[in-house]
Amino acid sequence: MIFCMCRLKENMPTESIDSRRLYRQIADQISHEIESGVYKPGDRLPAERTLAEQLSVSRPTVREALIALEVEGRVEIRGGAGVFVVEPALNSIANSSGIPIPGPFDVLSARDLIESEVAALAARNASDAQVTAMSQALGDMVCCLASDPKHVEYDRRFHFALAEASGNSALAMASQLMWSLREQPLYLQLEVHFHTEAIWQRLIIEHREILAAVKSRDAKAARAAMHRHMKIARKRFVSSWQEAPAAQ
Amino acid sequence: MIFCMCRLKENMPTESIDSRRLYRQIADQISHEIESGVYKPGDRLPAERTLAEQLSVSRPTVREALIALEVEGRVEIRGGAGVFVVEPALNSIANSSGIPIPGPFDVLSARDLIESEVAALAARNASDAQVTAMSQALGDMVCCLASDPKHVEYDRRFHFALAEASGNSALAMASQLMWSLREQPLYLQLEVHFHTEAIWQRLIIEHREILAAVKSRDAKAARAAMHRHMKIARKRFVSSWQEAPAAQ
DNA sequence: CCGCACTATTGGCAAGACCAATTAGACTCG
DNA sequence: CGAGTCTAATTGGTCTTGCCAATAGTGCGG
Repeated sequence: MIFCMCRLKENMPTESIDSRRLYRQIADQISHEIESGVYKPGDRLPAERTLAEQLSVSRPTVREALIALEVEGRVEIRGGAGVFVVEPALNSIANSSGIPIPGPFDVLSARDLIESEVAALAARNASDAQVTAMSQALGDMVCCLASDPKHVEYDRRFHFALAEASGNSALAMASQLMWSLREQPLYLQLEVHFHTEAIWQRLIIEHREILAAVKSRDAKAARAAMHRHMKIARKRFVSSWQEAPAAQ
Repeated sequence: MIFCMCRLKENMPTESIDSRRLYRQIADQISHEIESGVYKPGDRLPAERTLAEQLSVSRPTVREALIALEVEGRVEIRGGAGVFVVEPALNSIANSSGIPIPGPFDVLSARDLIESEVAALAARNASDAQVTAMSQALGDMVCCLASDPKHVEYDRRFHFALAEASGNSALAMASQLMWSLREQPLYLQLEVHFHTEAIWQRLIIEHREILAAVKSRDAKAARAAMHRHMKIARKRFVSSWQEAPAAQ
């Protein structure tokens, strides 16, 4: 048997258990140093060769990390000149116009308003194909365990199918915007508490009610079902909020 | 053999002026091939070494391109296994999600729903400063002639001030999203017909009614005023639509 | 038929080299 | 002395080679 496995690891006695690829670790580290103020907006980062030496990695790895940061819009690479931290103002594309990031309850209120109307419209306008799409999304949810990290994706897919079925793409966009806000840190923290099998099953039931109302073309029932869905979601958040208040 | 391969540039007399870095070109090319269906979701891309040969670039460059695509969420790199095209449903962030651009009537319906609620909330929650901001925006509208190209900006500012005053930043974002849809070509074409002094004065009156309702903390009246505002806007669109039907 | 070891494939990372673009400093000329 | 220019150091851009590590497919033996 070939027996030369851990050559490199010897250099990193304790921490080498990080399974992420090296370029990701480097990118995250640099990213963190930017946020910590080590490198300020407009600053030039050390040269690639220097960084490679400082971080004890090869230059290609540093380059990969910098390219990742460039794609993420955190740095700007100017050939021959250097790597520069981008201005934060230019960074936050979405957040322009100074609207603060909404908290979970604001999002839920907005979703209550928007998605209820979406559900009602879907009951009126959904094509057979769109109903099928919703059924399929729901089916995926049923087959999926709460522990499956994809469950949130299935949930999202159901609501997107509903939004599309509403026939109003402006509302569909708004609905999608609400879901994108779910990526926010605070939201994600609270959401951890949702990952129980019981709650997941309850969610499926709620979705089933919505789908049933749409299928039977009952706009009022669809709206009501979505209202219930949101109301229950709010309750879940409240209890999560109380259970895990110290969670940062 | 290993011979002097260099000078790729000389082989490309005319088009080598692509100033983008190589990794970007490669990434875009692969990305394009994914969209063209050459590689379907779930497919495994050719090995890095193979791609490098096919595209006549070095393996590090291919790696950089793939990492860029990975950061963009278009492919998934599984060490030792290969590079796989990510399921389109799972990457829906960058994708714009395939929702079609909403037409003016969809936008108006959505605004009717969202902004009416925003107005009601603003009537309940607006701070004095926020009411002042709205008054100021309205004042600018009054001073502004219909011919002034800025009038749309003033209009927008009023609605933004209202959205902020609602206290629900999620709804404010949704409201903002609706306004951003106004930049769409079809919308802009029809809007030309709004640029008459009479209509502009009417708009100011409608806004004044909304502001008055918010000032008097009358949520119901605010909602109703906004509903009227939207209803009239819809009417204007209908007549514009009929007057200028051939306008694409 | 199943499970285990082997091996080929593929990505991960390192080191070194050279090219090209940029930049800053020295140098020359007015 | 100042402004423009030219040069050389710096820095990113790309290529090559080489080896390690993880995965998955294959075939052997139970």
